[in-house]
Amino acid sequence: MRPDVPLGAPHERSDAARNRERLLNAARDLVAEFGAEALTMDALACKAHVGKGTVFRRFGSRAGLMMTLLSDSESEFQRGFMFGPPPLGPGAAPKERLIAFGEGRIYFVLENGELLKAAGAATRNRFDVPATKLSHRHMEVLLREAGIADPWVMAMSLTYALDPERIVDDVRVRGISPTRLTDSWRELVTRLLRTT
Amino acid sequence: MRPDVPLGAPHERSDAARNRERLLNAARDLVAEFGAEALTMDALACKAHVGKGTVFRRFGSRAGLMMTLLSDSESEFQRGFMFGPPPLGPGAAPKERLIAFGEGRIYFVLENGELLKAAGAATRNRFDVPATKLSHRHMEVLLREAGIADPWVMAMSLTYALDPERIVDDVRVRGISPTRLTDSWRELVTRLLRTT
DNA sequence: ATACTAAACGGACTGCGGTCCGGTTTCTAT
DNA sequence: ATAGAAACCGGACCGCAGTCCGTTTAGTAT
Repeated sequence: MRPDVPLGAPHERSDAARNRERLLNAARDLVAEFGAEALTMDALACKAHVGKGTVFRRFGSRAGLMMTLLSDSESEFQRGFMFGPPPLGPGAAPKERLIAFGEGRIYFVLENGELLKAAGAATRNRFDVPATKLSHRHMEVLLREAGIADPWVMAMSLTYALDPERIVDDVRVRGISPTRLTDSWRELVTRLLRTT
Repeated sequence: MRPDVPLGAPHERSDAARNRERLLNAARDLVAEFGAEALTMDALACKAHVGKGTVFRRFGSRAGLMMTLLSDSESEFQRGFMFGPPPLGPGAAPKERLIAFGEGRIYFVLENGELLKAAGAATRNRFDVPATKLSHRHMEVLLREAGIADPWVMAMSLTYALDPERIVDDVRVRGISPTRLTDSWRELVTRLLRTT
């Protein structure tokens, strides 16, 4: 019984479950219709026929809501670089994996850009978005394998170089093609990790 | 007379000048006392004995105010890399200049961090902060000289790698020493620009 | 001096994210 | 069935950035 409840979690009440369902459906509808940018917490509460307090108890903040909405596609992307086939997944050289990671990330961001921007914008440290932490750790490991002196800090530089806001604005505001972005990423990683 | 009025600018009215002075003084006081983070536009208007509309007509937005507050030290930094002595200024090799630029930027950000974060946070595209545009252009030129294939995009990657929020949080939240940041920046640029 | 006009003024107003707390509902133990 | 408690609910409320518009004021032309 009670699948995937963390263990002794005190059982989610039925009204809570019902409201969570309502909220997620309403949120997906609103995002589909007006875009993530335009989603307000009041409108969501109203559309889901639920009090505003309920929305915030459920998701904590606007950023939390966006992260919840993202979690499916995000976990899929994560599975890709953690368990999937090379060059993205394990089995290829660090350089190749890092290139593939950046390319995948760029396309992922361009598909879920609004959500990601909204998730990052509304939070203090975007670094405590759990998915960001995981990506950072992944890059850190690859950089260490490749002989970078301070892989943690370097991974942070690359994390910010792949910032959703940056990618989305490059493409949508400044008119850079996705191909140029991935090419430049490849150049960056290639030069960074080539052996003397 | 009337120095640095762009040319045929329609003469700033005396009450406008008086209020601008009041606002800047009040803003500096508030930032000094409570930090840039905590400065609200209402509090500023109140302390300067000025209506709220006046604040927004003067500075356009909270970000605009922060940029005004920054402009002095920012122009100084800009002079440094545009006209100052090498390796920051002209005369050194691109790689050296880029290293010096990043180091200078990191220390500049750590001194003016709150203001910079506040300026960037409140604006849509942080890229349309004029100072950011200039820095980007500077890096673009250096990268082109160094033979990078797509200097514009690469400069954008590096711009985000030097993001104020990133630098400030690395040091103040995640406990990374400034030295580690500058060392890692040096490693990044060195590897990026070393010739085959 | 006087009248005119364009600019500047200021504060009430809106919309948003987020908090708070008194009332209600669901589950559990008896 | 019943009582009690914990969890949940909802909407009034707050602080803040930014807008709007009727009023005031500084400069200018006569």
